[in-house]
Amino acid sequence: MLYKVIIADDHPVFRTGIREVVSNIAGVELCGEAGDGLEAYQLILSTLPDIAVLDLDMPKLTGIDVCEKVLNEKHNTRFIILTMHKDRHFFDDAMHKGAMGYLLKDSAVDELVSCIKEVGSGKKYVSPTIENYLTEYTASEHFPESVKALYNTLTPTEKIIVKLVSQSITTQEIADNLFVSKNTIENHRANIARKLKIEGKNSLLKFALLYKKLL
Amino acid sequence: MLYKVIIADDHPVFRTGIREVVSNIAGVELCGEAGDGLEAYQLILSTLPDIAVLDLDMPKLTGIDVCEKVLNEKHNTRFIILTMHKDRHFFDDAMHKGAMGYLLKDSAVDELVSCIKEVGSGKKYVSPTIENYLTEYTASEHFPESVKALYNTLTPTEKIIVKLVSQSITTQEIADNLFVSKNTIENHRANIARKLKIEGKNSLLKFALLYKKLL
DNA sequence: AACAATATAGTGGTTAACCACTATTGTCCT
DNA sequence: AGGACAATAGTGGTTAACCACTATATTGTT
Repeated sequence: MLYKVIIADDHPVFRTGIREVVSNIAGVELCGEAGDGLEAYQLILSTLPDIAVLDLDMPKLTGIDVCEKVLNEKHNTRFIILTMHKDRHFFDDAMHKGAMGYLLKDSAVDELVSCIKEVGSGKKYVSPTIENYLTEYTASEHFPESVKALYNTLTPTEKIIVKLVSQSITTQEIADNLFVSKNTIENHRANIARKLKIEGKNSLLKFALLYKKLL
Repeated sequence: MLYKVIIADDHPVFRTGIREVVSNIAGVELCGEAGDGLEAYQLILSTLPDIAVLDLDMPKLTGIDVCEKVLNEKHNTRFIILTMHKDRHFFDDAMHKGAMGYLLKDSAVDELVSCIKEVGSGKKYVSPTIENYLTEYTASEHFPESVKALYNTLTPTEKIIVKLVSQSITTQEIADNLFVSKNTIENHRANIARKLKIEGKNSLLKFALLYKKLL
């Protein structure tokens, strides 16, 4: 059994490290690399790997975003999330969105190898050291409950779009990257605006920038 | 000329990446690795390398601590500090303590190579992208010096306009409120954009929202 | 007197976002 | 089988922001 694996991390040197480790595992074929979340998403669609090893914090889309979106589309790729966050919130979020592996970035090389093998054979794998580091989730600061409630009525696709808007990515670019029509994204934007009860030019951009850190 | 280099990082996978990059540079001999600051210090004393590539955040001693301590003892090793910190304070501290190279962890592989070559030949090397990252980091909390300098080249009228833009007031509304023509405000906006070195649709809005609290 | 900076105002054009619709497909739930 | 929802895609139109110019009056400085 040969597993197709792709990796994604926005830190080139760290990605070199992952590449070195992954490509030396027997039974694994490294079939692609990405430097941000959108690239990773496209790479997964085009190569349909068995396993995707994704950094959590990447530009444009997080590893968890990518995981969620791909699994939503009923693909069979299994996800391993790498992160330096010792925050329980991220761990819970990743597992809830369907990740099969969760590793801290200071994990040993052997752990990454074990994780890929375990996840490859269909099992879940969580860094043994993670329990020690899990701390209370203290994040969601200035997200007013009312706004939060509205935001949570958005569908996964709509949330992705808000996120991309917050990174100054235009409707056309979003459309290109998600392989859908510009009209579709405009439709989503209109639905989002309606749900969030906002109106006027750039109102979605303003919302997205305002709550950027909390999305 | 063959440079002896040691590397130190507490993240095994990242260290694998550094090892891969460093050991493939012609004229460089990788002669040791360490996983924390104390190990790095001992390794430097025992191998007396030409260059030490040190992570800033390591257990026991930081990369800067090691740099300071070794240089205090009049050794000839030159130091390159790797970090994910986008905070000017760390950069200033490292340079003050005698580091010859300073690289962000999301630098390209080529940058690490250039850095080692430059530092090897006695020059200093600072990541060209570091200014951008300093700007990005300080966005929410502080007013980066570089941006502040640009902002202060604006005339009083221009500053007023930036402020009004940050409050979601349109060009037409600003014109009405200041009893001047819409064209005048558009002209001011163009001048502001030029002075702040920004371009593209909504870029002024984005700038204004980003620095809203500090204007 | 010459110059630079500032504020004013204009023309003419491009583009991205938004608005208001309609419409089809597929899934999930009852 | 029917209904709700989600995602897809389209047409046609409006508007705000931006871009690239030119131009004039005022003020302050060298």
